[in-house]
Amino acid sequence: MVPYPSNSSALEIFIQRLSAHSRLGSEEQDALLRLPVTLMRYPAHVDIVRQGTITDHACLVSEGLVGRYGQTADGKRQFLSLHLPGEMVDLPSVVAPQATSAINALAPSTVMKVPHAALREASDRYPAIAAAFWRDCVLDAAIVAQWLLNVGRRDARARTAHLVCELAVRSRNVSAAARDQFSLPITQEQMGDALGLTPVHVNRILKGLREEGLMTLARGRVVIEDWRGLTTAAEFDGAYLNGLGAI
Amino acid sequence: MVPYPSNSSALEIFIQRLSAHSRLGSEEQDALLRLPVTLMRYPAHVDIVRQGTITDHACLVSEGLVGRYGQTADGKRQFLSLHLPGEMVDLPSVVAPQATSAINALAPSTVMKVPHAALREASDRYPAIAAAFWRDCVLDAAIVAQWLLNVGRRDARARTAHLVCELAVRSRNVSAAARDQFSLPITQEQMGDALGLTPVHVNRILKGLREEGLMTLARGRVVIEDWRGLTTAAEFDGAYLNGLGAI
DNA sequence: CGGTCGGTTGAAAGCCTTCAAACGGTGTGG
DNA sequence: CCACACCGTTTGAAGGCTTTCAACCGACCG
Repeated sequence: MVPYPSNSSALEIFIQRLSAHSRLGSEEQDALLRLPVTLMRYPAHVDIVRQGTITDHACLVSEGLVGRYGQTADGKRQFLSLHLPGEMVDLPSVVAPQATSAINALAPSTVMKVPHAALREASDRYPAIAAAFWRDCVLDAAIVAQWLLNVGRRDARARTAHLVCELAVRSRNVSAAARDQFSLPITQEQMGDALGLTPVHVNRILKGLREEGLMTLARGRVVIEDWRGLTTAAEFDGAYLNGLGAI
Repeated sequence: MVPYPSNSSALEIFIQRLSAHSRLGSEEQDALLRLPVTLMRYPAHVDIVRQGTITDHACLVSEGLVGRYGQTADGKRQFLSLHLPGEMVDLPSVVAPQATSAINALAPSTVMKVPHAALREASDRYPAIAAAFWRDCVLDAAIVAQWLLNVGRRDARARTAHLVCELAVRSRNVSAAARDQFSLPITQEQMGDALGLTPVHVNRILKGLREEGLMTLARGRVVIEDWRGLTTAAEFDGAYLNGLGAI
């Protein structure tokens, strides 16, 4: 068995993530822990939310890998974000229920559905929670902005390395796992959809990174052999993942 | 003189933009109108905020054109957003004062600086304002996400057309100007930095669009000759600009 | 009037895509 | 238990979109 976090801990990880940028008292934390949730299971490649749908709940990843994506008219797909267990996929939906992008399970995943009503209640009652939610949306947006820089201005090798570095750091934020090895149940095609590349080219790039002794991605697991080298190849600076300058 | 909105109206446009997705009572609107602001002028190509800086104010564009951007290690630049007069460039900074991206004046611009303290005060006092700010950040993020799809999955022609369509719609939201003609004081190099293209290629694409009779960009002004054709070339669907499904 | 900036155009090179085919692992049905 | 199908990975070859390099032009400004 892969050491997924247990179901109940997804909320705890979420709270811990919020605490990384916002001060939450024990009262607020309790309120969040008492959030009513419904567990749902999804097979790989299945949409959890379709674009344009109006939802009444947000999705917290508990196991697996979940992403938001947009699509062009001719069906080409672009992932806009990826979410590891413990991360909220669509907190923005609390304040904008009409989905501007679709949500998809990249691997078999279990998702905790949290009603918007409960989230609004919590944020109405506790201003600190409202601020933390707002801030979390801002952090999310900062990551998307980095992806835009990545896709717009880095070549395929740096781009791929950058994504792996980001997910390595986020994975460590989320679980106590070592940064040089973490679960990433993603196919090369999905990776291409996250990087704006074809699956064929992703394959060649990964081969290159492997042969350079930088990293390996196999059977849903990333092994980083040379963190220093990988961050250099990626021009990676993780400041955007933490440094919001907030309390 | 180009018919820029007068200085005092930038705040009004901002309020009107907020009202498009959030219900604000007259009391809230008054509070926003009373926000203390400082007017600043910037020449073209000058940075208003540098990356990593911690700021104590947000920037509301009054005249000109302002954008956020990120940079790779070797100096390649990627605009992450563009902001027309009446739009707030960095509302997220209220809640995350450390700038994860730089802010630049693409053309000679005047900017209203609004202290974070005043914005926080207003949003603390009026929950409707807090919700509107949050929602505005979410809308902003939805636009960045569309750019990511655009840069990641559309070819240069569609990509360029898409940007112009988006700005045309946003320009109309912001002023009463007709959609088929609006001010866009941007160079082809800056456009390349927004689209993940070289200035040379932007030039060729614009030439193509001009020869197809779709649009013209000259001397800081876009003239759309065939809106239908342009949206088709761009696969443009403006739903993401408005449809948040919020009140 | 020279200098700078932005726009325009041509030619060659390069990164990535497209098209095709083969391989390995896994699950299912005979 | 094996055959087969399916999915994801891997590799080769050709083509194309975009970049790079270079040069020239026009407008604006000091």
